Amino acid sequence: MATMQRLQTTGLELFYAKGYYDTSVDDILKKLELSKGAFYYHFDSKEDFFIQIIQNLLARKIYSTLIEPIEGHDNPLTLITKCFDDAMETAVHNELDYGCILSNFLTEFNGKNEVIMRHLNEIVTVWEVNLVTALQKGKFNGYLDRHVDCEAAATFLMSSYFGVRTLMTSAAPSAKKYRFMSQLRQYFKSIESKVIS
Amino acid sequence: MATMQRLQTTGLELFYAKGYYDTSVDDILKKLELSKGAFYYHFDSKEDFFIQIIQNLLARKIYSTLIEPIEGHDNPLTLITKCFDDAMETAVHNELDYGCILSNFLTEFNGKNEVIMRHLNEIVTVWEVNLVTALQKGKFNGYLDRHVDCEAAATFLMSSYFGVRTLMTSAAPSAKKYRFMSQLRQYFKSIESKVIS
DNA sequence: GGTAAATCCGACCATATGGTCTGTATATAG
DNA sequence: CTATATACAGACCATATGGTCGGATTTACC
Repeated sequence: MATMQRLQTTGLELFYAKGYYDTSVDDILKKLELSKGAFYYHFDSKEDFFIQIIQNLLARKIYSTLIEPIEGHDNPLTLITKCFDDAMETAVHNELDYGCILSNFLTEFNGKNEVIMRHLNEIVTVWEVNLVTALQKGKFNGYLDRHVDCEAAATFLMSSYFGVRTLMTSAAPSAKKYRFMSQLRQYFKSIESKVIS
Repeated sequence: MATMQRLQTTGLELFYAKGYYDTSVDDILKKLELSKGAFYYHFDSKEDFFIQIIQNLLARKIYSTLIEPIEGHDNPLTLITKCFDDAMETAVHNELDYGCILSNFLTEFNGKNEVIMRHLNEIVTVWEVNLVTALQKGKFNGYLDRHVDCEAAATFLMSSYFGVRTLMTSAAPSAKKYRFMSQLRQYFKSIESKVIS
């Protein structure tokens, strides 16, 4: 793999595990047995490096795990349930889970780096838009009750997912997942179509 | 106010705003016009300093905003609704909101500092226990449906609150709050007692 | 093979950080 | 009045960090 790719991949790994500010460029270079010269040949600065990681790796990761799985013409509540379940199951099986990567970075950069925040918020917006669209389509197709506020539901879903991923890192991730999913289904039952088919 | 108190208060402010690792001891001392001598006379290290802040300030803050308001014999769903509403309203009116302070620190220290994580998780546990207790009492008093899994509901509530506070920092906090609260009520309606009184 | 561009090395620099240590002013007690 | 503990000042230190720079090495191309 090309050096630039390796740097970004390892960079994301370490930034996710230790945070941006607590991960030095040297940490990344040491792990890859590369030198300062290699890094600053490919990237202007640590910030530039991270922004490229966001666009090249993080955005795709979020898309493939949280957005793409909910696209389709099936019941969005079913799709979202499976999507969250899968994402959380991956986290459970991960030896060292550090929570939702997007949520973590949002927390870390909030109020500290506006440029990076803009890039992160863009991903959040994409996720939100896709969730709202999926829910609206579901409403149109008769899966959701016609009184459901899709924007509100999307906000609620994003919130709960961000939060549970944070909570899962503390203790008993598997139990947390199970409990969360049971109440998510409870919530979904309350917004699904009331028409007896 | 005594120097030790001022250090802790200002320390928490800055740690909350900029994060623990991105806030230097000098930052705090500069803001208070104090010297290194003053700091290391009162505290053994930066870590010891932070742990004392957790116990003296953070724990009380969480207790007064998230735990104490839900104690009582009224409908816990009503109490929790008002509690979350108040907490989020405070955040909305706060010029610079950085999310839920407890959630932020959990994210920052996860996988990095086990000692601090233990202290933070203790606070989380206290919150969880109180939530579960309040819900169980509510079930006993006929406010909640008797099939409700109170542990699961507590996990769901904590998750959603952590998450929405993170989301609120990104954009349109007031709208996010409104949307979140509407769906929280929706969820609560689905777990409240079905008995027609 | 020669040349030039691309890629990488690693010494070096300015600055920042957590922490130490000596000194000093004030207060309190005998 | 003296002595001792408290409370703070600030110079100092070892280390770490982001970033620079001249040079070496490899690759691509004619």
